Amino acid sequence: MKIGELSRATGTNIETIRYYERIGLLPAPDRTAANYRSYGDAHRSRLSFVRHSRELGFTIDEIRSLLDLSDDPARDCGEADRIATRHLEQVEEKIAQLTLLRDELTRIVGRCRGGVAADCRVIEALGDHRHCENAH
Amino acid sequence: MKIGELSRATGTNIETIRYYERIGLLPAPDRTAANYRSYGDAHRSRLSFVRHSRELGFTIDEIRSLLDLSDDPARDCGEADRIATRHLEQVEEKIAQLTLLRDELTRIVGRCRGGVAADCRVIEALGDHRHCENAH
DNA sequence: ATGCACCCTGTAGCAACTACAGGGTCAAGC
DNA sequence: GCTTGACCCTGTAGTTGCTACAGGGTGCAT
Repeated sequence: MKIGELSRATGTNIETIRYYERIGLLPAPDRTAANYRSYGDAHRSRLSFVRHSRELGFTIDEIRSLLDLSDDPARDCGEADRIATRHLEQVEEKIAQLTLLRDELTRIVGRCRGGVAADCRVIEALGDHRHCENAH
Repeated sequence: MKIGELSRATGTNIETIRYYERIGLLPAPDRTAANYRSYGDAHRSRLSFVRHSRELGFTIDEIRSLLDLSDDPARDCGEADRIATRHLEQVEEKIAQLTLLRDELTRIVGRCRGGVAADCRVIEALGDHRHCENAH
């Protein structure tokens, strides 16, 4: 499989694939006589793993750990669980933060009744944190 | 006010203040004889505006527009409202995305029952998108 | 032999900071 | 008067996870 095919097969940008190779997330594949990268199924499933994990918001470093783990089938699964659990907690925290943010923005946006900037409640609210009801 | 005082007064990193000046978000202040930056109240409230807007998730470019607007009190307030409304929509979309993500992660994390990596449901789920119930 | 799609390397850019290195300034205390 | 420490200065490079070229080579069809 050439890089373009792998790209289509996994929905990954070609430049991204080369980037993953450069940072050591994907192993360097064999090359053809013309120096083209030549991938097999193992590469494809590894890349799918990476893409899927990225879609779920794991960082490259977390994915590196998860890949190490899956490369060594004898290791304890607890580490994968810890990584995923920690990530889940971060996502939950982010949701909570964004929810506060949304409420604050809703309050700010709702105050606009048109007019000129000098009287703008939106700009006023942005300038003065004391109008807020949440910490952020 | 020297930069350290401004930093404490607004809860902004000193390097960040200089960065904002460099990118033209804050006007360059006067200098003392020793070439130290010397700030006044106008600087402080402008920086507060910027920080508060950043906390609410506005991009630097959006903040630039909002500042332009507040610098020109005769202008129409509608633009500020549009920027804030669009941002609110983005936040809402982000929350929706993260919520799907959280559900997926919860499902994945819940499958771990210990054991070795070879049998790890977490790693399996990360490798195979078909286990997912949502688009992401 | 000429076009076109594809591949290669290497470098630079994005956002919004953050972190130095290497130097100058100023007030307090000995 | 001299040192110590806190503060300030500039300039550059690093962070994350890509993305976008520039400038060149390869492979196949017409």
